[in-house]
Amino acid sequence: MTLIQATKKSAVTRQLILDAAAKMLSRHGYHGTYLKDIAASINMQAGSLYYHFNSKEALMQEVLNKSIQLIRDIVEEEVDKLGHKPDFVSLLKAAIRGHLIAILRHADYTLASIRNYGQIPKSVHDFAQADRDAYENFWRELFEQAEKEGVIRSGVNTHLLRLALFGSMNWATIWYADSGTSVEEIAESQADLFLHGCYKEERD
Amino acid sequence: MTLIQATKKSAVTRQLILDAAAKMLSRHGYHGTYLKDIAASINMQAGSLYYHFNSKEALMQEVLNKSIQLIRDIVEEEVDKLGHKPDFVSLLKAAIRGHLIAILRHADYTLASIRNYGQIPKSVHDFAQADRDAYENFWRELFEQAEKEGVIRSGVNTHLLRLALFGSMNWATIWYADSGTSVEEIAESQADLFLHGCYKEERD
DNA sequence: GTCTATAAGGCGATAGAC
DNA sequence: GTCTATCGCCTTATAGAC
Repeated sequence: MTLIQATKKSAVTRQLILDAAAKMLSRHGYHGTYLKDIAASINMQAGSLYYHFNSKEALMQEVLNKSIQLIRDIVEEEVDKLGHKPDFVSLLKAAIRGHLIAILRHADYTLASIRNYGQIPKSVHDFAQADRDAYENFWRELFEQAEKEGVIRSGVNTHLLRLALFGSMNWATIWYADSGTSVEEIAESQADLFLHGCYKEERD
Repeated sequence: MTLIQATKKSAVTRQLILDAAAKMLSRHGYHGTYLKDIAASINMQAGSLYYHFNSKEALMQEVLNKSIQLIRDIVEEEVDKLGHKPDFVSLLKAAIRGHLIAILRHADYTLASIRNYGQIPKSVHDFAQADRDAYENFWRELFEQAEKEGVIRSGVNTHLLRLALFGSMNWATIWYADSGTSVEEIAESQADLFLHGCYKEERD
């Protein structure tokens, strides 16, 4: 067996462990996730994990890190499809679609992150904080730009708007699997709601 | 010491334990919450908790149960203030305000419930399922009634609307404490957003 | 009602064989 | 790379003193 093959096998196993850890973490929480169970789900022994990771904390750190990176990559991809200088409505729709695709397609990672945020040792999620801040800034700037362009209704607090939208999107990880609704449908619906609301306006 | 006083003391201690448990549970999750720590936070020993509760599961069950009951009571209170046959906009605003007051004022209980839903032994949260269903029905009927009255914009899926609104509201438990925003302000903002959206419509 | 002491079991982590 | 074996620690829960 060559060195390259050996390295490859190690990398594959690493990913298997990360995926298994994300799944367990999303279902049972940090303290309810046992290395024995992670290992068992991929037919390994608990002790063997230590060949790939230095500690349980280090493993969790990588899961949370991958979680935020998956989201950023997919949102960027969706937004890039729009080309140069997209209008606000197109941009918002693409960003919402990207965020939802990311968190619902990789629900194990997202739920691992959401459910365990603040319940994992501080050092662990501090590690990914810079990435989270950068992603948050993308959304902040999206709405700031829209305000400058004058397409935001007066009286709307874009800070609270962003938090409300994040809540709607992220909450979908909780009910999506049982809903039978498609990601596209949810994205379309949420974009429409946050743009135009649910109320039939009386035009005067 | 009379019997009444003794009973009173027991009831007071029970509440102290429940509050302490909710706080620990919201911060560390079910498996990361240790009876020793709950007890220590109210200057007791772990073994003493068993005078008040039969097991850790029984204690958690009561916390989750109290969580949903707190919300239902406060929402009902806010809605009742409106009197007979309120219009949709007033009703929605009151319900949103009630829900937010409840989950933010009793954030320990709400976060304990949200963060641990699905990560606690099934038997524990099955116990409160009927209460949760009843509360969900209140919101379902609120939007169904609005549709019948014809005040919902055509094309809006009220099922997805309800889930989006729940997401926005419940997510606030995560950022509220650090935000410096008042509950009233958040309620006003979310009601306005879900009714009218953020986009400045071009009227033709 | 609360304490101390302890039983029974499970966890993360390490060492060394293979 | 993965296994087996094991150490030390900490958990829930119980028993009995006070």
